[in-house]
Amino acid sequence: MKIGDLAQQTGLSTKAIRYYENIGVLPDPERSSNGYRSYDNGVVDRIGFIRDAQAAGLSLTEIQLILDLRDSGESTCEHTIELLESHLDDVETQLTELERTKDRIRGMIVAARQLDPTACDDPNRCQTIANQN
Amino acid sequence: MKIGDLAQQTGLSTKAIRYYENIGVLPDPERSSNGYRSYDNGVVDRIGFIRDAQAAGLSLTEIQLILDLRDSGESTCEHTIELLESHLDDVETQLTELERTKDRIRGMIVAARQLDPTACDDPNRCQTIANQN
DNA sequence: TCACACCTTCTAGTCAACTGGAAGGTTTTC
DNA sequence: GAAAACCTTCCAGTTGACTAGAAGGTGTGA
Repeated sequence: MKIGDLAQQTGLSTKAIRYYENIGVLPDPERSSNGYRSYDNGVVDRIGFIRDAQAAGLSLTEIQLILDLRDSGESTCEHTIELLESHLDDVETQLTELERTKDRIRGMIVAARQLDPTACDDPNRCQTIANQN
Repeated sequence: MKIGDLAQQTGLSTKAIRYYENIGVLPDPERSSNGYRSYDNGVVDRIGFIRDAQAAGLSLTEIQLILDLRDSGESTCEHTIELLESHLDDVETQLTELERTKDRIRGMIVAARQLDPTACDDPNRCQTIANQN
């Protein structure tokens, strides 16, 4: 299986595949006699894993951590769970942050609506955002 | 007021101030005879505006849009409100996305916990993440 | 045999919002 | 009068996950 076939099967670009190899989330593949990369089917699953983990918001660096452990044959479950839980915390923090941001924007919109529209020509009046905090 | 004073008053770095000037969210300031930037108090408010808008998740590019309108003396309220509402939509989309991500991670953790820990030595078994979608 | 699609490596660019550092001029303080 | 603490410009680097392009080699169908 050449890189183009793998790209087609996985939906990645060939560029992306080489990039993944470069940063180490994909292992160095076999080479045919002409130097072309030659993949077996296992790598399709691995890329599936990577994509799923990415969809869950894990960075390639984090994914690499899990994969490295797995590759070295260690028991990865606890590590994986730890990593996932720590990531869950991050996501929850982000959610809280984002909720706060939403409230802030809502407040700004309300404030902007309450302003006298005719006063908006005065640049010092239309402080829609500046009046918030 | 020199750039260092302004930096201290606003909590920005002098680098950041020059950067803001560079990209246009801060106007080119007066210069003293020695070439040093010389600011008046108005710019403190402007930076406050910028920081508040940033805290609401607006990008410097979006902020510049608002400020440009304001600087040109146009009525900016509607534009500002439009921008804010569109940004609110973005934030809500992000929130939904993030909630989905959270669920995904939760699912992974549950799946990982249900695996037989002794089976984790088999790299093909500990598919914690790959089994999700 | 030739056109065209594929493959190779390597370098550089993208986005955002800055930060760091070099190389030099100025001002203030001891 | 010298050191330290400012200021100036300009260029390069950061992070993450790629993408774009150059310059060249290879494989395949007509």
